[in-house]
Amino acid sequence: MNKCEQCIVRQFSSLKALNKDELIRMAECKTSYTIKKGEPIFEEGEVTNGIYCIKDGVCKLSKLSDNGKDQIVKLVKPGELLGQRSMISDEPANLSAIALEDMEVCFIPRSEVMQFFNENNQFSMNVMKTICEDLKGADDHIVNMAQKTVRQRLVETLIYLEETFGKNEDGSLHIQLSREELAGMIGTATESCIRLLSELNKSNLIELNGKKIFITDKNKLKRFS
Amino acid sequence: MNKCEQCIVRQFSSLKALNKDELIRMAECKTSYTIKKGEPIFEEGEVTNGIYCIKDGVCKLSKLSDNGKDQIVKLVKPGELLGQRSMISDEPANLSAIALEDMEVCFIPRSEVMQFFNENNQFSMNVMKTICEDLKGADDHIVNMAQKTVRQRLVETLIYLEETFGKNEDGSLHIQLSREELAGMIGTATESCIRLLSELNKSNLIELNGKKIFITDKNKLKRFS
DNA sequence: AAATTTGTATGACAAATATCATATTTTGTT
DNA sequence: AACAAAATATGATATTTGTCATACAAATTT
Repeated sequence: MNKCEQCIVRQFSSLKALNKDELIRMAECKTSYTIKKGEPIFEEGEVTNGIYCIKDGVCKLSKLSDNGKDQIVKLVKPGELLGQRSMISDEPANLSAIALEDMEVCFIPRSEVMQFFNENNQFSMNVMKTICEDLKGADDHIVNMAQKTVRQRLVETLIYLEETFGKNEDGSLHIQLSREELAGMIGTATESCIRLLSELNKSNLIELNGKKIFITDKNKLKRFS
Repeated sequence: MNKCEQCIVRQFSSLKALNKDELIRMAECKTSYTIKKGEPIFEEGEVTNGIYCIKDGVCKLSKLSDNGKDQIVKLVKPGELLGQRSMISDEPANLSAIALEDMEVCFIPRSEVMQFFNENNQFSMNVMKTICEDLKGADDHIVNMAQKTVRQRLVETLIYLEETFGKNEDGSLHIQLSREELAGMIGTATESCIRLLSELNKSNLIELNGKKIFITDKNKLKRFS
């Protein structure tokens, strides 16, 4: 069993507030999982009964809409926690969490987290601030979805992907989404997404090579939207 | 100075967890305001330094988008608190709060609320659960904005308005929004909103009489979307 | 009461986006 | 390597939505 004390990603989450004793307790009750690309960590409506700490890999939080399409609400990266809202609301998950890459995650049971939550004020404050950030982000997201064109949303999403998840050595976006997933982030039809990518490609703002996307001219791209 | 103890709307908010002593302390430091229809309680970017308890009247939470249009993110009714997220994040307001009717609100300074927050566990838990509800609502809102048509959003908004804020004696929606505001809720151009309302009117699903909107056949309206 | 401003309504048109069809490419499987 | 399945790409077209112009109505001011 790995020690939570020595886990680097913990430092980036609310868990950084836990003391040595608490970390040892956590290490004893946690379960580590490996999740393959495409597999769910949990799904919409599922009772999670605990939180997940993302050690490695990125996942999407999405929700199935009435029209049968999956809308991606947020991407989550290593160091973040999943399931905090459900834990506090004591409700099933509102969103599905699906791995976009092979992942390593640790599950910490609700009972244990709630104990930290009640006895460690800094920890609960951290959790709360994270949820508040999420709420602010979601409100801004609503405004963008409601007021921006598909092209603007696509351009901004591409820039977000580069700035948040970085580039490979060859300069391509590190996070590889299928066209369908990218469409699911910006809230449009897959064909529209493909078409706009082609257009940006032809305008020499991005370059497409198979699944790889290169942002050729970020400044021009920003201005374009 | 009115006593918070005797205030009914307090019972509907997180403040219901406060004990008698705390309520007396709150009554001493609160400030009561009257806000006229159309006036702001606070605006985007403003440092609020406390929370507002809505005693009477409804307000909109909105954000100005880059395209110059105001997107309404949420409506807030009596019994709810405003500014909780800003208080916890210790950040300026992310949204503007503008009165849709004449309002009565009480302002409670940040210092006081944070004291309740730290010493009264039930209160802080209530605040957190409210923020979690808001986050869930916002996530769902994102999916609707991204995946539903303007017509669907309009229909669902009309039904939401009736079910949340009720009807007048004559059967019209109690909350009166201008066409521009309604367009700002569903995220569309004012003209498009007006046109779709006319269409619903011609299809005998709703009835328009000046600013008044009557939902004639709610079930058919639901199915229509 | 007349005049001005503001909000609502509608037509005409343009632009954006979705849908359906089909081709091409990539990926995975046998 | 050959095949099947899935993903990507593109054309044609329909539909939705936005924009601009203008008319009309209601509220407000003078």
